[in-house]
This record gives sequence, C-alpha cells and structure tokens, in this order.
Amino acid sequence: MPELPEVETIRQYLGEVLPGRRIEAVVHLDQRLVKMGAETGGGLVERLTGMGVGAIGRRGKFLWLENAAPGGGAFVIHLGMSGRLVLEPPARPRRPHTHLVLRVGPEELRLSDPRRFGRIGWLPDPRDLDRRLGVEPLGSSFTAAYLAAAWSGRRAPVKALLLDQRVVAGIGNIYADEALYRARIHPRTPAGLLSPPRLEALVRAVRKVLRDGVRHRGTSFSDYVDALGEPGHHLPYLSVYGKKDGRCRRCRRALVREVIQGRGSWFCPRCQVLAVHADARPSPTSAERVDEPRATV
DNA sequence: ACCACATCCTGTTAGC
DNA sequence: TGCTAACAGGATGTGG
Repeated sequence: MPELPEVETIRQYLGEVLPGRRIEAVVHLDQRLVKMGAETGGGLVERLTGMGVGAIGRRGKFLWLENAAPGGGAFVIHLGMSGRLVLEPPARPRRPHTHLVLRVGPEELRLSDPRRFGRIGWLPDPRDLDRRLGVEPLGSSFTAAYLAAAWSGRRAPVKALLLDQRVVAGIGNIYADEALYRARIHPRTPAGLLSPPRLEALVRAVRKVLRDGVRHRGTSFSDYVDALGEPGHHLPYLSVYGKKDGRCRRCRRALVREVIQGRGSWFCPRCQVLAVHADARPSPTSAERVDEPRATV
C-alpha cells in the first residue's frame, strides 16, 4: 500500500524528469477514477491535454503535477492501496486495470489500480488539501505537544488515530504498526491516555520508520513499485507488519495480529504495553500496564 | 464531537 | 484437488 515513503519515492523521481515536459495527449482515461475536484462528471481530459508540467508535489499520500502556467492548478493523484504510477515507454504492454495513460514526451505516465481505491482529479490549488489533512509527520509541526493537543480526551485506540489523516497525514497501516512497535505502545491504548514521554517516543518512532522507508525507496509488500517500476527495499526492515508466525526481535515472544477498528494490527503482546499516563494507571497490580516497558529477556 | 462500522473493489488466500 | 467464500485496506459516509 503506498504510504508516505512510497509516494515520496515516486514524487522524487517524477520531480527529476517531468518538470518542463508537456502532457501531449491523454491516451486513456477511465472516468470512474475521477473522484476529486469539479471534473467528476467530465472535463479532466481538457484540463490535462497540453498542460505544461511544473513542480511535482506531495502532501500526505497525495501526489500532484502542477500546471506550469501561472495560477494553473494541479492534477492530483491518490494511489489508494493497489495503485501504481509508472513512467515507461509506450511500446511496453500496459498492465491490466490501467485507468490513465498520459503521453509526456517520449514516455507515458500510466496509472493502474486493480482495486480502484485510488482517486484522481483537478484541483485549482493543491493547498486545498490542507483543509482535510493534518500535519506532515516529517515536518517540524509534528511534535508530542501537537499530538497531546490533538488527542486530548480521545478514547479511540492510538492505532486508529495514527491512521486518521486529518491529524497526521501520510501514515498507513504498515508504518503505523512499525512505529507503535518501535515506541513499545500497545495499539489499543486509548490515544488520550498516552503520557508525554510515550507521545515523545511515538513521534520519534514515526519519524524514524518513515525516514527509513524513504531511504529504502518504500516497502513492497504486495503491489507497490516506484515510478520506474522497481520495488522498494524496505520490506526486510519491517519488525512486525505481516510477520505471520513471526517473533518479536526484542523478546522472542510470538507476534500477534488483531483487528482494531477494521484494520489488521501486528504487534508484540509483551513489549507493547498499554502505555497510559501515570495518573490514569488502572492499578499497580496489573503488571502489563506500566508506563515504561519492563526490561526484556 | 466522537467512535465504530459499512462501503467501494478485485486479486489472493483460507477452508471445506 | 478444486471450488467458493472470506479477507485485505484508504478514505469516506452513516448511524449510534
């Protein structure tokens, strides 16, 4: 599933090669993928045809090609969970479920998405996305204090709120589980009960796993490839996500998977504790509920 | 406001 | 072995 590191990897490559080119033709467009902006009923082809490509932007998991013309708007793409955006020669066979093909210079920019959870559209100003997206987790606004304020009084599991793009934009299921493992926080912990030190650990963990993901050009768990069609290299670095029959690399306990608010959640039931604030601790008798994890092994 | 769950969709996997 | 049913999840919408 393309999350921030995967989308950023795609952005970086497209940003190297696309600016200055022109969209010469919309070779193919499946209107069903147009779910954003005013052109859901039609008109995107006219917007795109002849567009000079400016900067390539990203916000959370959204990616866009800016129109180089002044005040020209932007073509926005979200890859959903099975979307691929690849720049390749026109002669190369198209993958099944290719819903968009743009001729840009000698190549085609192709979007394929079997599950069609992805979405595309035209936005007059990509900053409109700010209205529905929270802070960038790799930006300076993502702090423990910010999370404390955003999650104050919230009883929902921290796992669920990490996925809420209106608070923090770009974290998906894989990196959420990896960050919670790294911060030693049980995914069911009510978000509003996390102590400041735990929030600080979580912020650092989120930054770490996302940075590593970007450094490794993304995690290719199922569908993801970059804009060159190459898989990312981060999969071997995952600690918990998708580790069927896996063991915690810290304490050797068997990892577990539970469904939390409809999402599969992988974690170590020993290292990841219900890390609540000291004054919210239920009782000293429940050994699992301590503010800091016990020493392992 | 908040929380949990249904919805979309199809390739893959689990189970009979 | 071969079929069918359940599962996976990002964002959004609905109902409590």
